[in-house]
Amino acid sequence: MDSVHIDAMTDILPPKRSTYRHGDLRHALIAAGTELARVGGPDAVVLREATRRVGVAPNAAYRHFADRRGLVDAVCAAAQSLLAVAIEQELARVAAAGDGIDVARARLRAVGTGYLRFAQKEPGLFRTAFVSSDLEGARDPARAGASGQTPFQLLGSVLDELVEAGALRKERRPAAEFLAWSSVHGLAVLLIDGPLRALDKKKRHTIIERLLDMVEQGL
Amino acid sequence: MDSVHIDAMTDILPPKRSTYRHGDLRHALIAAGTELARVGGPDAVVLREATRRVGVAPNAAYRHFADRRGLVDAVCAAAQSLLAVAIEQELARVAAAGDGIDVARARLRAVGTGYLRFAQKEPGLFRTAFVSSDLEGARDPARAGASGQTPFQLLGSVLDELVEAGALRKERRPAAEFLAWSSVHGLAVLLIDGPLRALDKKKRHTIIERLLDMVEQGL
DNA sequence: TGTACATCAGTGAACGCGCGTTCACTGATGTAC
DNA sequence: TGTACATCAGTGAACGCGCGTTCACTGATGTAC
Repeated sequence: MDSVHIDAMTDILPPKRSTYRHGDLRHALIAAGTELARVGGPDAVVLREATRRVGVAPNAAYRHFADRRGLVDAVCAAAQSLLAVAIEQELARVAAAGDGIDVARARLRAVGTGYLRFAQKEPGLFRTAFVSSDLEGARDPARAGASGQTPFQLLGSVLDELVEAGALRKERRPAAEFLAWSSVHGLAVLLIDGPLRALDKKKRHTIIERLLDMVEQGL
Repeated sequence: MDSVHIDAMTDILPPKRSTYRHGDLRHALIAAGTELARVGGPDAVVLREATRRVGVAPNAAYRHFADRRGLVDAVCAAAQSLLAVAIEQELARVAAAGDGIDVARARLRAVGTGYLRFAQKEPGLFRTAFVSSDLEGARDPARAGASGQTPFQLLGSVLDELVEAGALRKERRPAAEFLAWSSVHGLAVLLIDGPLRALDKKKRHTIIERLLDMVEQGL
């Protein structure tokens, strides 16, 4: 085998460790698992494949996770964190100035937009984010974005702002997150796996806007 | 082994065939697969297990389905058909008399109620109904209920009635099914797998009604 | 009505597969003296 | 600063598992004459 092939192989073979200990195997496995989830969803998070990619024996994973489920849960948390970041990015685009009501409404839309943007851009991760079902996730920092809030907490905060701004009547606040979340989540599923998959970008945008209108109206 | 045990075994062992040919293996396999899906969702539709339950060699299935995926698709169609029946049952409870607008609105709610009732009562089948993603399913009779309409067609029909009755402006009709469907589907998912799983019957009912209100308002 | 024959639904045995997981181990690292 | 030692992260080999699928077959059934 000549040096060209050896060089080419360095792209394929896992990186050689200089030390016996890996150093941060837990996070490396989560990163590898996240990459698997990105491409193939939760079922693609295969323990042996993750260890292979990290360049470690399969059973080494058991030093850091109780079993495969433990790894998948950690990847799920990571996916939720990425979802939170996507929402935060969309929120950051909303100008803070202007009428309080307008700002609050724009921020609610931003949450929905970020959620749907993430679902379409990273369907594998999006599906993985829901395998451990408590999206609320007890404010687990592993499930939070840069702001320290989980996706569910971000939605709740924005709804609170809506009440403060006077755009949502107080008695309508309870459980409002579930109504908004249901609509946006359902649309995400239809866009990813369902009959809306085939729609082009423009049509998708139209239907997303109409759904967000409906939620704003209906809440 | 005494006769008591032999009798008990007749419940466990697959029914003995008197004839060499099964007679209707295809439907028997779909029925067995549907039962598996009911208990464990789409992943539980295991080809070998279905043949075991029917009392047939594993490879016999290949006379009727190209591969496992073919069986799962057929079970998916059956699940959609059952969903359609659940919606039809709910529609049948709506009194046809009274104001046209009220009836049309009640029928839209009935579609949502039937959909959510089925999702909660048969979560495994509900999830299986969405593995082949085109719920519209080209009016495939295998996916239809007693009325000959698929779940998606039933929703469309009711929205048409809403327009006729004057409860929905014509220009809002296009794509309205996707908005309504998104909301109800999303709520179904949250109720089955998500954080709303823990809610008791009364609270579920409240939130379902509020969501249907929101859709009615927002459309 | 009886016989020969083609069809094709179901059989029996076997396969390779990659998975998750367990076992007894090794040897680099950090700590106590 | 040097040495002995405990710790425990990662190794290497092996396991049982049930799955989907393929092969060459058998024999009941319906049809043509």
